[in-house]
Amino acid sequence: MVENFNISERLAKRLKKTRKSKGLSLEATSKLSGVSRSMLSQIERGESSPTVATLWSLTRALQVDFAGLLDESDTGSTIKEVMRASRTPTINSQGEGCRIRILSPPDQAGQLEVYEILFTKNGALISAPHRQGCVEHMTVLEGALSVVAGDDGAELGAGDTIRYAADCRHSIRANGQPAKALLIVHNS
Amino acid sequence: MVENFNISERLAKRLKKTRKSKGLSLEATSKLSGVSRSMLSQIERGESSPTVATLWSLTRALQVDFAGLLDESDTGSTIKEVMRASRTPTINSQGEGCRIRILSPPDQAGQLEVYEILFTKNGALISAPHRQGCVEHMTVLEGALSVVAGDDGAELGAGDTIRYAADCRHSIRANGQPAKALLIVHNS
DNA sequence: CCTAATAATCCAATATATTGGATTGTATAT
DNA sequence: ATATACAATCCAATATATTGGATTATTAGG
Repeated sequence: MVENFNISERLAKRLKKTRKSKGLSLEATSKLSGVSRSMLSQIERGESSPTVATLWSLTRALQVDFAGLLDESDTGSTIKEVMRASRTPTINSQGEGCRIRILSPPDQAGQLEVYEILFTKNGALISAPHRQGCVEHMTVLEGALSVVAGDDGAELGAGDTIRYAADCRHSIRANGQPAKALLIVHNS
Repeated sequence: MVENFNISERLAKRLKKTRKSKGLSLEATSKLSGVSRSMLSQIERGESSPTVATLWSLTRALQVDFAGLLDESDTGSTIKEVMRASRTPTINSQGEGCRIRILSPPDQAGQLEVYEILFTKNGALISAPHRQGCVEHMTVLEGALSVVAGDDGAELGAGDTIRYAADCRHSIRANGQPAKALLIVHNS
């Protein structure tokens, strides 16, 4: 078990690694971000726990985002998980007239979930709001679908992709013909 | 440091909203997180830019992650983007014997990218390391594939899903028969 | 109206994050 | 070895994040 250093330790290593990988000096990074070299040095040595403001500046300068910088992605084996087809769970009609195949490993629930959804002629999938900041990506594989999220709506055909906030009521509906879609839920 | 205003403001609203949505008082949140009520109050009013350490405690207590708290998902229209099938770009053979259809909107590049990959009989997709923390999800739609990431490797059949770190050299290879796969890249 | 009780903000004391300049370290070239 | 140039760390001064306790709302009973 690679143990949980405190958050500052992890951040330190991540920052140093990404800065070096871009071939930047502390000075250069300082000019890019507006954070002093001294501060950068301290942060990279785990002697200071930066403010969100300064961290924000750094993420902008180094072109990384908070998730990547702070998530606890272990350094263990690079392959995190394999889920076999035989164990792929299937949910029948959570709305009406649709079947859902869960393609993502269970330990990713809430982070990044991948579903294949099969709609019957007039099937629909109606969902309550998810967590604040939750976003759904959907690509239509076959047929045609209409999406409603909050007050917005859109009509999609085969091959179309839509991205919408899912922290409000949203629904996906097949119009007149069976349809198949791929749904990716981020931060549910 | 012009952007501090924004980030603190956003954070403030997000925090208050999620705390309220859980029906917690400042006192309760304080006990859960170990951060003083005063601090919480200041943060929620945008008068203080918390330290990563304290922010970390808060995310643990409120069960949200940094991405959700700080990402700039504006409250504008809920539907962020629609990409039509006719505009779906296709890349031919980045490795050898594979075609890639980009299913995600371009403004999401680097955040969440979705690809459909078509392999010929012995086609392969070989990729250089992506950003630190980058993770790829892949589901095999048809055929069989072998994946190598860093020092690990795995064999996958139709319907199987794998998740692996992509901040090191990685490759996907069809063995003996044409294959189709869905690839999701997180934080490239 | 008065209390009691809980929630949020204000305030002074303290800890720590952040800065600019000085110092040390590490190369490369003369 | 000396000099030059740049990169990283150390150090004192300052700004600001964080805390505990006092103060003000706000609500609910009597």
